[in-house]
Amino acid sequence: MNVMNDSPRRKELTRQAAQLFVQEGFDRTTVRMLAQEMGIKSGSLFHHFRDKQEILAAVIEAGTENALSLARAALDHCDSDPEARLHAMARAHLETLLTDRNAHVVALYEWRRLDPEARAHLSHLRDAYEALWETVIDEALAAGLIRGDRFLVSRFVMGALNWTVRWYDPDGERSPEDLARELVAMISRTGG
Amino acid sequence: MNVMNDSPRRKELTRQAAQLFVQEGFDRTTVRMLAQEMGIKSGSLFHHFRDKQEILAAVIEAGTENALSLARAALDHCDSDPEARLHAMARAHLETLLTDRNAHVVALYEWRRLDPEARAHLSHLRDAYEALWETVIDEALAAGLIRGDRFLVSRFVMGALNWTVRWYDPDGERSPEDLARELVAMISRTGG
DNA sequence: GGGTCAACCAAGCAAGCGCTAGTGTAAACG
DNA sequence: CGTTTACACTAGCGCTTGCTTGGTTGACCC
Repeated sequence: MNVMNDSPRRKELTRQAAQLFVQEGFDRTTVRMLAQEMGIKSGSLFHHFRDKQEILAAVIEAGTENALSLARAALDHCDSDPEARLHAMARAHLETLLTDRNAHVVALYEWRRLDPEARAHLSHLRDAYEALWETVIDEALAAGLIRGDRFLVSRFVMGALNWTVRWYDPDGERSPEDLARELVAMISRTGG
Repeated sequence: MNVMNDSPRRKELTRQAAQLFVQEGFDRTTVRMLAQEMGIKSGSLFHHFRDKQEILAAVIEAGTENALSLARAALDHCDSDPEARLHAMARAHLETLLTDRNAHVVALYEWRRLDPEARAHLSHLRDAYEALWETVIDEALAAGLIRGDRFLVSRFVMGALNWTVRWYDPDGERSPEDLARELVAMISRTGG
């Protein structure tokens, strides 16, 4: 058993694990499948991770951190117009989900598989991400761009975005930009 | 092995299986857990179902049929106003999802676990349900209640609704009616 | 050039998995 | 009455699972 550092090797293994977790789901992914994908034997896997749970936690941590930093960057690079900010958040979310998707998808869809301690340790990351959304929603509400209950609106928007994983075809005609524009148009009261 | 009829016994077992599939997920639910929940031994289970896959298929079939018939009933009992119809569909969907939730939740979240033949056999049910949604969305678009691409709008709306399973607390203050009203208000251009 | 250490491997254990085979039993049927 | 049918049981097979153990390799270090 090894120290649970963030060696580059471990980061790479985590990335590969994310891919399999998306394809097969956490439960169906065996340590032997993971090891084969990584080009090592199943026993060697436990040199890098204490157990299978820890692989999941590593994937989810990476995915949420990535989503969080991309969202922050997107907000930094757009002006203070509420509609532009809403659009930037939606686009960043979709691009995370649809291009560099793996880890973030796992974070969304395998969260339940985390054991309680890992969940407690990671929930602050998730909360930070959702807080970012609520800020942007609040601004849009204050500006009259949209209206409604801030809690419900943000949940509905996140739901619409997260569900895209189920039907969106990245090789199709529509870009993340298209989806983001359409979503913002759908819920905002401007234009016409 | 038995004929795969729709005996009342089998219907009841299917209902109990749905409960466990929601709680634990399909993969984590073992035939021994299912049997215990049903009050029989694991071997006896295979008198009613050919294999574990068939239990999943039965649950998903029941869930989708239920959702479909509830949606149809909701549409029958409201007038032809596009907003009323949209609201009725959203409410029916939420009530299916949040009260009689189990089977429908499984249909949504364990669809991937179906083997190809079961999926092919059940997809027409799912298509019928989604077609119902697209009809209502089309009417709302034609009436100018909402605007945008019919495909994207219906996917976004379904996403917002289906995601409620992740955060909604049925014992809380908000009713399915509340959520439906808020969702329709969020995407429609009337009022103000 | 002996010691250290991360990275890997071969082999396998204990537990749990889906599923089967063969049997018992009580009600329903001709 | 004897036969069939529906439903349940016991026992366990063959396999896969997550994980452990003990040992090997090769790069780096003073």
